[in-house]
Amino acid sequence: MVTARNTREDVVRAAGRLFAERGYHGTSMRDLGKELGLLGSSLYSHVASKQDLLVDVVEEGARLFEASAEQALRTEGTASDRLDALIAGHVDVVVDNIEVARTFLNEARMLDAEHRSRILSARDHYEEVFRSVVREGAADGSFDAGVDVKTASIFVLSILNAIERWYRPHGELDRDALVAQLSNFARAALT
Amino acid sequence: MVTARNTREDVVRAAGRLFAERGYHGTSMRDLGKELGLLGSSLYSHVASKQDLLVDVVEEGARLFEASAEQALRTEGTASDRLDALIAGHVDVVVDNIEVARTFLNEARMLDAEHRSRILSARDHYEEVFRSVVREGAADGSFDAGVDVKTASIFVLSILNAIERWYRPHGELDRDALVAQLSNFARAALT
DNA sequence: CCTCGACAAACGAACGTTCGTTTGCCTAAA
DNA sequence: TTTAGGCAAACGAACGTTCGTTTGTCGAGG
Repeated sequence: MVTARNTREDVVRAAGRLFAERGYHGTSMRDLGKELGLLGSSLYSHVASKQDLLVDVVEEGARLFEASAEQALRTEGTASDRLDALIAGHVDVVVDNIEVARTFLNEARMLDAEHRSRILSARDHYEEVFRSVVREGAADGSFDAGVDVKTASIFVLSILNAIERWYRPHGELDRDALVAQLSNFARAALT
Repeated sequence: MVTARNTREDVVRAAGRLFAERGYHGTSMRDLGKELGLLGSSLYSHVASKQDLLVDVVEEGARLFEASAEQALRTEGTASDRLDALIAGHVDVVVDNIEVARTFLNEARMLDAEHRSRILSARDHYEEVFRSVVREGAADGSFDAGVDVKTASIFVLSILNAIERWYRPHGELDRDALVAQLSNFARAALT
């Protein structure tokens, strides 16, 4: 028996995939239904609205990044070690949840005002973690003391956030090699 | 003269602004008309289709970046000087045409297949210019000889392409300071 | 062992709205 | 007198969503 009924989780996962590929406004409920072998209307057995799907996907992304940062901050050692942990954690989130990450990074601005501002402050907090580690490293000698904390943090985060634009699961650069390259690049630029 | 009639150029400029802000699929012809004080239907006096507007904006972006790269390549001196010229040119394109640049970077994938592939190869060519300069610098001693050309180029371009996401015209970091920071960051990371 | 009620999942038709676009007309300027 | 720019009305298609109904599954009671 191949009954294969869909759960809400299946719907959210497929939504993440299509939102990442075509954008929120470029994806219709009928598109999403087709992806699951359903009619568009059938999705409302699982979800109250299209916007709800975007909220679910984007908030999952926010949770993943937040959890990653929290864990990286618990790394013992120098500020440079903690930056490496932040980088590795970020790469893992993107590589293991690429559709969620893409939707989080590119489609969060399509959220309605309240959800969007919640997400924006979550992102602010995530970026502040990077700034604090760079600042710490500039103070304790891990990095160059004259580094512009704000700008350097933006640059590092820019590289990390761009990974979703070019990374391919079975490409020539795997997770470990990517983390190593990023770590080297960041350390070289900051010292 | 109170005659405030709109030209095709006005329409394309407004389209770039709205596409950058809300995305192509998030912008309706009626939205765009309102932006210009017109009905949506009136736009068809200037343009054959909504897709045409996206084509116009994105191809203008492609032309700007391509022209910038071409000029930077004519810079005399070391590979490091040429990379600085590439960086400065890229910043100028983004800072002086931020809506066009945002639409080029984020909405090109909404183009129909033929236009999209044309734009993708233009972007490929632009990125190849960066790779060639990094490669040249690795060979002639401007940069570390062991640098991974592909990956390092991606990293530099990632930072440049992310500028549209955070740069604000009258922020605390002006064009010159930004170019200087980028140049320092890239040189430090590559040597 | 059968059957019944409950329930979640999905269907299919329809709702009102918005979409991109077309058409015909009008007006102000050249 | 021509014509480009804009209006007003309308088109068919697609949109997100609602609704009543059907289907399949499963545990409890007879």
